[in-house]
Amino acid sequence: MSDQKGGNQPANNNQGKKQQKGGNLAGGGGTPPADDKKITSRTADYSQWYLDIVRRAELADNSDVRGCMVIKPNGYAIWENMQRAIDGLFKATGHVNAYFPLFIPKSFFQKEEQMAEGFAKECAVVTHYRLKSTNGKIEVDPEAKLEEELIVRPTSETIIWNTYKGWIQSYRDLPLLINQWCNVVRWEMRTRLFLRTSEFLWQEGHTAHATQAEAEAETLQMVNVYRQFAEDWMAMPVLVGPKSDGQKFPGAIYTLCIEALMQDGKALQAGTSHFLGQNFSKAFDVQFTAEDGKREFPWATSWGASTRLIGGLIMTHSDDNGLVIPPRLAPTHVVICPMGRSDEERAPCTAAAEKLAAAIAELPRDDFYGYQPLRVKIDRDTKNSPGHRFAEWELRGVPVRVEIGPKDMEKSACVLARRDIPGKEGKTMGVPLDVAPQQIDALMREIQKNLFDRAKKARDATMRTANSYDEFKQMIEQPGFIWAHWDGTRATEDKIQEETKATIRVIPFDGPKEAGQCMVTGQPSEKRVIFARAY
RNA sequence: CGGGGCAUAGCUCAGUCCGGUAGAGCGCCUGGUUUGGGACCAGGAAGUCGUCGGUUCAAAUCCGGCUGCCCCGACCA
Repeated sequence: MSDQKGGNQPANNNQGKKQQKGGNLAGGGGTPPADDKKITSRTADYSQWYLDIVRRAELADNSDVRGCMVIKPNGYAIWENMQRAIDGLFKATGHVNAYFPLFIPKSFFQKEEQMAEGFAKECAVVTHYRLKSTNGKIEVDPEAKLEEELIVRPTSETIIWNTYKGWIQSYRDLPLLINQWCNVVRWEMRTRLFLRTSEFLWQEGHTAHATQAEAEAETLQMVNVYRQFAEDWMAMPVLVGPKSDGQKFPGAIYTLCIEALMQDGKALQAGTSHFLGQNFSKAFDVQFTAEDGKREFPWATSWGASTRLIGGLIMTHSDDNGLVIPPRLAPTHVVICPMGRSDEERAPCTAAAEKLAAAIAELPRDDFYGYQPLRVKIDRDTKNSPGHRFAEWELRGVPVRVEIGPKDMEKSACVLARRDIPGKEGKTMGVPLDVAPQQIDALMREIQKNLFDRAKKARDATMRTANSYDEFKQMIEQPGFIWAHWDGTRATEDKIQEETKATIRVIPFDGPKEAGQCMVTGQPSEKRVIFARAY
């Protein structure tokens, strides 16, 4: 569909009152981009580059609430596309959505000890339920103290297992395969837009099974769902496998994860799937009667992925010209820019743009597009120069831009520009208008694949093998993933983290089976694990 | 929670040392000229200088309290 509102153009719409100062310019000390039309380059300052993209592509703002972000329409549209894809994968594996309360009574929290400990330091707590106005000043009414404090959910295992107690009586009630889309709060000391905020959006799946084997199969299945989403939609290669005990979820027997590598060589945990054993069913005394009539505790899993994925998306593909979004997640697939020096020159270009937009919307809807029509916009800006408009659409990461100017009209042709190859190098001139829709369709698939291949190549190029701790210490100063032997103990992991700031990111399933000795203690090790510095 | 920095127009900042009519660039609005890689001219709108108090004839500026935000560190999806 072409956009309804004419004259719509990539302009800043900074409304609102006082945004906090110095947000993207590193407080007082930072250096603003030399040319404020351009964003900071990745080599100059990677985290400033990231902030510039988030701000200039209008994905999100810092809000006036500490640690919390405002996700703007451009950013939220990406999240909606992510949700649609992930939710589809959940449904295809038999899961259903439900919703559980935001507030969790403190006593629930206490029931599972490890989890309570794991999250204790970052919980928001509701203590009162009323305000009162004294001399025009609003204050908490001390009379309205809650008998039992409520925790704002950092994750929902406790409230959900408390609920499951009422839902599970018989083996016939199992498996219970439930997911919820919601917000959670983890009171973070330091936040970064999308990557770590005090409140974030996510989904959390919570399943209950009659047997351990079934629950473990579910845990594995769901991490593979995340892998599929990361690779096929986000075009983001990931390593898959268990976390070390030191890195697992509090309350889990083990945690499986997908682990991605960002362009700056830091790792990002992008999704986790936990095998919870009977920890929660026992904590909440959930039992069912098995086929043989015996009372048993069900086996649990939980799994989650959050708006952090948007940060991962940005840091996997984007470049110094701005955001790059893989076609399958792009809020806008194609933008068509009619040009011309005068209304007379422009009119036929605009008409051709409209016709092309309609033709693109008629392309077959297949799985690649989630069975939706392609999302097409017409840029009717007449005020800004073409160069300005092109740069602005590149900044926003639209995968394909079509340019139609007077010279093209003479040949009934257009120019296709692909975002994964920025600037003039990514342009194909003289594409006949009547075959443009098919070419655009092909280009979408090619861009999607190219982004994945490119990201995988970049990641693989960082992968190294360390054979001694000294070697490791040197290697870790360079970005990327490092394979190394580790004795499997928490103590060694902690020591390595303390001395090098690197953590065990994942013990990949498909890593080479190669016995050796721990690089620190010399104890035997079955296989190498992946170390990196992480977000 | 420690260490540092900052708070003046929508954004980025100057002005603060040395008190005296509130500034610039970008953006925005209007008109005109433009338009194939971030155009130009002219005009215009826009700020209780974070907040409370003190000093002073006079405070963005000096002094004190408070608040908020950013960066670095510890902690973390």
